[in-house]
Amino acid sequence: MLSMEMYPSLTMGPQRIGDCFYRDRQAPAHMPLFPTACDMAAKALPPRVLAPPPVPNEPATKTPKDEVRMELENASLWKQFSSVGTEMIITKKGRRMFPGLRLKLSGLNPSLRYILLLDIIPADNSRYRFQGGGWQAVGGAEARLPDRVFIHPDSPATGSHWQGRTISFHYAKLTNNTLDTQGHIILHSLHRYQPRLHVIEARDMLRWGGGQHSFVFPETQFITVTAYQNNKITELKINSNPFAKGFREDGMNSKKQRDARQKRKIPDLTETLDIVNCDPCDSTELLPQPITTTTTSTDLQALALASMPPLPDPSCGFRPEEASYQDTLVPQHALDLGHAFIASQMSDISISMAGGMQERVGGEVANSMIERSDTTAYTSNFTDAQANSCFPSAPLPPSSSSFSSLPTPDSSDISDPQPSIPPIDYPTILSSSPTLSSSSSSTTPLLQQTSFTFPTPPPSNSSSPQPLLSSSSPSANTYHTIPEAISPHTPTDASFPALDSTFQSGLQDQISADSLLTQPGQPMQGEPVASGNDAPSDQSSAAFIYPNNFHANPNPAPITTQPLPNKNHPLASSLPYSLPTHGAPSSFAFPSFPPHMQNLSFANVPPSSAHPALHLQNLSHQSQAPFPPSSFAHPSSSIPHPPFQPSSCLAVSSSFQQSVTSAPSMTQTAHPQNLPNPRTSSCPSSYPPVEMGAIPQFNQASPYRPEMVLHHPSLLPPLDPSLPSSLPSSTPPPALYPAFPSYSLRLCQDPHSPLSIPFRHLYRQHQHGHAHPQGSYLDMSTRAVF
DNA sequence: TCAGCTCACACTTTTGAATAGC
DNA sequence: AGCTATTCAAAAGTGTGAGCTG
Repeated sequence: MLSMEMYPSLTMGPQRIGDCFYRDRQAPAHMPLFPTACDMAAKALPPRVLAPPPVPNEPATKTPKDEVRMELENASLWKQFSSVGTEMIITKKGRRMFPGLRLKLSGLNPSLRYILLLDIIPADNSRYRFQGGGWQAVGGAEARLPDRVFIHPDSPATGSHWQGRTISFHYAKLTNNTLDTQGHIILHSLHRYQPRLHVIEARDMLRWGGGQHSFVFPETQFITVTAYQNNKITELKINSNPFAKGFREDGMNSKKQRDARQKRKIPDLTETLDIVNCDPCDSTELLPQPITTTTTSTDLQALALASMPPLPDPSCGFRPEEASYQDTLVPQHALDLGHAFIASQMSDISISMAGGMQERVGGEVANSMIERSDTTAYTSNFTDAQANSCFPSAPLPPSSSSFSSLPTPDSSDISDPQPSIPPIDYPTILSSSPTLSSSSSSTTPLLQQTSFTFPTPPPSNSSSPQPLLSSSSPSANTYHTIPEAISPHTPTDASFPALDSTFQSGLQDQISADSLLTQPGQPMQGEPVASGNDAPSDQSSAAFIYPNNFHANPNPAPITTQPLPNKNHPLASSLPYSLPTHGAPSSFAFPSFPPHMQNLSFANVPPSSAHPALHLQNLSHQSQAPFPPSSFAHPSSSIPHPPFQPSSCLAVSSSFQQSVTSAPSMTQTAHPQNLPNPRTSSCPSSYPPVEMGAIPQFNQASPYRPEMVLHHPSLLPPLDPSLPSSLPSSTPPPALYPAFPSYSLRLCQDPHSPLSIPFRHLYRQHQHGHAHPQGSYLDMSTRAVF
């Protein structure tokens, strides 16, 4: 909750956003309300505190972010699952991931604030089926669903905060409900996905910028299911997840117990007196069962887990009390508040936040305890894990898949319900591209770059609607201003004419940040950003979308930051996700918003015109914008999938850059159909503008939920290696991922957020009816927003 | 017929309010 | 009166298995 207070724009509840918009639109004269509060807070601070945030260093200068490192703390657990073929249950109501993502960050500037995001993108364009004891690609993937990003509840927090504890994303939930209004990450069942983590510098309360680092851990790749297919996975889950304790051999809900209950039930119906022997609660039943983990360990070993650490004692798959977690935790120390906040213009806020964060530490740790601690540096060898990976190369037809470690179903496999599955390389993501080979050879994670660039300079105060490209003006420093157009969410500066410049800039920056995430389309483009871009970023992989990252980075230096590309990139073509310019959506309502919010209606604001406070025009564009088609439109199957190279962490870089560079063109190419890019145009996946009303979920009242999710259509580039960009050639493959109506931006406040009360003074309507036991959130799910 | 999905169930952990003790 | 520790109940997270759907 605190986090919301800190970064209203990021985590604020709907009412807050609404207030902001409302004020802008309804009472322009009073617009300063929000900004004023911020300004006042800032002014109240000592001059030193008001010192401008550190300016990004020159490209040549090494900055802290260049050394940003992310480690998957429970890597060994992930590898265990990966070796068998990780499956993640998805349900309509949302299901947490297990194992969860527990991370350690280092190399951050302790005094700067960062936002951590999690998104999950398709690993390929295939749909899978569990056959013959392994996963086989059985066809094209379904239309891509709206991308949603889970914002870590602690966000924004200082580098010292993130580095001082284990970062857990266990609150993130996965759902297969395409109409989900809870803000969960929507995925298709029986598809393979790759989680990605992004560290975005948040320069101050309202500004995101300064750099972004993206990380991918190949071992966290998984296939979504509605019911577990592989018994080995079930065993692992039961033995590792405390909540499944009851299903362990010695648990009260074990098969043995269930059978006993079953038997008991039957007799009860006929012989009510005979209950002695069947009582599940019989003392004998409750006696500690012999350790059954032996079986698990054996099985795992049979599954080529030899390289893996032995499984935890099966009897207690995971024992928090015994977990070495604490050992791995970085000693928690007080945050360097003074230092941390000097850079912040909202120092007071920062302080409050810091306090909240500290308070939260314990909770975070506790949550983290759920999973066994087996920290692995991103640099650690992941070779084994990869080698053992059970995921076949998705894109490849089962029969022809030379990369799939899964043997073609043979008699043995069939006969054996739980055959030992040969290790399978992670196909796609990293290896599909020929270029990837180089990177694959590297033992280091593919991590990399940070191409996210947020505008350092505050957006112009111009009240007039700015062209999407307007913001794209070359920045003097390495940071590029993200064109509003880039992100559907990106508002134009004009929206807040009356707003304080600082506030505006902050807001815009924030939006820009959001935009960064929304550049998924570029990956689809598959074309190097370089195309037409002057950006240095085009260097090799940088220019390519996500998939390319893997390919492009032959020698991905762990966590190296690449210079930001020049933002002046007139790449209309590179903007598959470019927002439609038409204002069809202008009449939207915000179903998800509280009534008063809906009244705010961005509706009447022409998409292209100056918008209400947040430059919703872009949002509206995005809403109409086709889902990033390109990434899915390219069948990966046509591309050979080299064995996945082990790496604990892959750096994702260029995708964002590309989007950034392409931003300038957005204005012109806002509408998908208008995109010059042949690929895009040819792709049937372009999404026609959709009225919010057309989407049921948008009309539903949005519940308040714990997760803090930033959700919108093409946030990030897909991992699909088959993307054209990565491909040497190719005709646009059939749109495996048909256009999917984009969803709106959704920000949810995590109930667990440590941030809260301190900033309430910033919002006058704080109490206003939107409060929810689980926390407030911002739901911009209405298409109108985009 | 069957693969895949939904739901209710029993069990467990987590969380927060209520209470007791100091 | 205020604080801390303990207890308890509700909520939420698990996998299972029956039933439903296309």
